[in-house]
Order: sequence, then C-alpha cells, then structure tokens
Amino acid sequence: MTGAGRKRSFDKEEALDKAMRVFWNNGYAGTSLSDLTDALGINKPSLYAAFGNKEQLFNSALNHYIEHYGSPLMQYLKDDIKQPLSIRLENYFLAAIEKNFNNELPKGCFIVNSCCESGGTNIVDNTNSPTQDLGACSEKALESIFILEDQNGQLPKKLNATEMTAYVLTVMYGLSIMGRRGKSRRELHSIIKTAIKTLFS
Amino acid sequence: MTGAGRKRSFDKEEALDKAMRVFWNNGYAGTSLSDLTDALGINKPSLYAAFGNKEQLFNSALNHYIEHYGSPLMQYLKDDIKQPLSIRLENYFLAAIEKNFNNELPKGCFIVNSCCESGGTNIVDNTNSPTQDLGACSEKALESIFILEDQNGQLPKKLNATEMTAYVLTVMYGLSIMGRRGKSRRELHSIIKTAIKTLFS
DNA sequence: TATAATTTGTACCGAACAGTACATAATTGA
DNA sequence: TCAATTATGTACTGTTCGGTACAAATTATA
Repeated sequence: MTGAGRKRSFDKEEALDKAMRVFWNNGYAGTSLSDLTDALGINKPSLYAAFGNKEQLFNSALNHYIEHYGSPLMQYLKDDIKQPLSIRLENYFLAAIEKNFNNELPKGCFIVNSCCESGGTNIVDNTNSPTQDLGACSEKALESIFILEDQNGQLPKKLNATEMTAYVLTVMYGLSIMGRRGKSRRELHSIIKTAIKTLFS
Repeated sequence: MTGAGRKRSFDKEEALDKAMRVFWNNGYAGTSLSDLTDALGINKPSLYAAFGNKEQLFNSALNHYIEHYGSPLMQYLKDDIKQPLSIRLENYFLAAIEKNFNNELPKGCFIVNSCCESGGTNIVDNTNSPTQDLGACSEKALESIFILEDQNGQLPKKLNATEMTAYVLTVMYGLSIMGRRGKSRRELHSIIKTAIKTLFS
C-alpha cells in the first residue's frame, strides 16, 4: 500500500494527540499555526500534508478526543450491569472528572470548551457545526443507555429516559466548567455526591 | 467637570453593551478590532480613547455583563423571602435561561464562555484572570444567600451551604452550555423541573 | 542504478492583526 | 474671538496570520 517516497518523520497519531491538547487548551481561534508546529515539532508543510488545513485538523482533534477521551467513559454505565444505576452513574462522573487532575491534560472537557466557542461568527462553519454534531452524538449514546435502564425500572423519581439524559448531561457540562475553573478533586467529588444523593434518595 | 473639547459622538454605555455582545458571541480571541469597530460604528482611535486596548475593553465588557445581566438574577433568590426556597430557586433558573431566547443576545452565559476560553496560553493574563475572579465572586454571592437559607432550615437533603452552592452553580453552568447548544425553551424548562424535583423531593 | 513518489526545510505570499501618528473638526472657557 | 482641549477620520506602522512554491532529501520499485 505504501509506495515509494520519503518516510514521515513523526507519528501521526502522536502528533494528532499533541494538536488536540493545544486546541483543547487555547481554543480554535486562540491557536495559531505556529502554536501547532511548535508543539508538534514539525514544519507547516508537513502539518498541511498530514492533516489538511487548520479547520480540518481541528475537526480531527475533536474526533480524536471523542474516541480516546470521551467515549470510553460510557463503559462505566454499561459495565457491571448488575450494579444499581446509582453506583454506575457515580463511577461515570468520577471517571469523567479524574482526567482533570492529570497535569498533562488541559482542564475541562474539550467538547464543552469548543461548544462555547462555536456559534460565533469567526469560528468554523456553523450551519452544520461538528461541535454541535458531537454534542448530539454523545447525547444519543447516553439516551440509548437510559432507555434500557428505564425498561429495567432503574430510573429514579419517575424520570423518563429523555429527562434523565438531559439532566445527567447538564450536570456533566457543569462539572466540566467547574473543572476548567480549577476546582479541587475534593470539591468535584462533593458535587458528584450531591448529584447522586439528590437523584437517588 | 467636562471641560473644553469636541463631544463624543456615541453613547459610551451603549457602545460597551454592543462590544459585550460581540465578545459574548465570538470570544476574546475570535473577536477582531474590526468586528468591534463595525458593530459599534466608530473608528479605532475613538474606541481606544474611550475603552483602552482590546483586553481592557474585554474586561469592561465582562463587568458590564455581570452588572446588567448576571447580578440581577440574584434578586429571584432574595425576593419573596416567604416563598419556599424551591420556588425561588426555580424562578432563578427560569430567569437565567430566559435571556437565551432573546434573539438579540448571544447564547449561553458570557462568563461561562469566557471561562472555557481562559486558561489557555493566548488569552488575557491568567495569573489573576478576571474571569476566574468573576466566577468566584458570583459563587460567594450565592453562598452568602444559602448560608442564610441554611440558618432558616431551608436547605434540602441535609446539604450544607457550601454543597448547595457548588451544586446549584454546577447546574447553572450546565444550563448555560445547554443553552449555547441551542436547546429549546421547553427542553431547558424540563431540566429545571428535574433539578428542582431531585433537590426538593 | 535510474526513476517515480513522497516528505522536509526554507523562504515567501497577500491578508488581517492590534495599535498609533497626525491633521482636522468641534466644543468650552477666557 | 481666540486659545486650549477633546474627538474624529485617514492613513499608516510593524507583526503575525493561514497557507504555499519550490528545491533538496529520502525512499520503494523497476
């Protein structure tokens, strides 16, 4: 498959992960091509050859985030299906905030940050914004889980799957902002405890 | 006080409100001076003379937002003190989301949007970020209210004032993101209903 | 070993960026 | 009416922006 030609001098996935962190930290508009080439240790023509232009690289970074940092969280809801939903939901929240204390990663959720940035006039195409799509996508994934839970009578307080989804998502988004604001692990744990307590008792 | 000299041809408060909306919509990095001078209908030297540089104007816009759009919401918690907290908190949430359906205003909360943007390397001074300060400020205001409520035995589920503050703030932040994502009034009302229901019953 | 294919580094492009110098216009107080 | 003061519009500054042309370097295949 790989024919003739000089070999790429960097690992594309590693480079994409680095680019993601720059966008995650600074936002789309706040990131320059120099920021990216500095962080990746490559020159602009290499970056363009590998990832297309700035906007395409940003979209790739969003998808890379979803795949490696967002989606894996869903397992905390799907696994240990014999555990009550309250326990699994707590583990889901706990896992979500934990990456906020990996000092190698930017604070908050990349998708939430990008969602705040999009909608403006100077940001990537709004008519069918990838950020909005990704938000809707993870929302659908969450809802499909809660539909199953509803059928098993696990949803609390007579909430239906749609209501549960919207509320859990709201708390997740709020936790992301709290994390971005630099709240301590203890404070975020306390918020999660309150969320579980108020939902399930 | 106002001595000799040509009169300013625009209203400074009106201009600041317009600038706030541009920053609110596009973010700090996503807003150019041309965006601002276009929206305000003035030239750059007039903008610089009235507001200082871009960063100072941004900070003024944040404070203008707090004063005219953020702080007034607190009245919904303080007024009608004979109403139970559950009712007042619901009115507080409802009022907060309502401005999301004024089509003249950008979506979401300006402070929350800015909080996502700050922390990056290309944004205004992080060491003592005004956005972080404003977040802490509204948090303190909220906590002082809940301390009073706690003394009157109004806090639900054995939550103390600190826990209640952190949780209500988290839900508010989450609602802001939901609003930014373009959720309908009906959907946001449903989330608020769930928040009140899970907190107070 | 020649050739075709691909990446790399340098050096550059026009446009947009934040910010300003300066002359002109308007206003007040003397 | 004249001087001091302030705001305005034009035109400009140097810098950085996203993006690319091009030649040299490297690799697989014929």
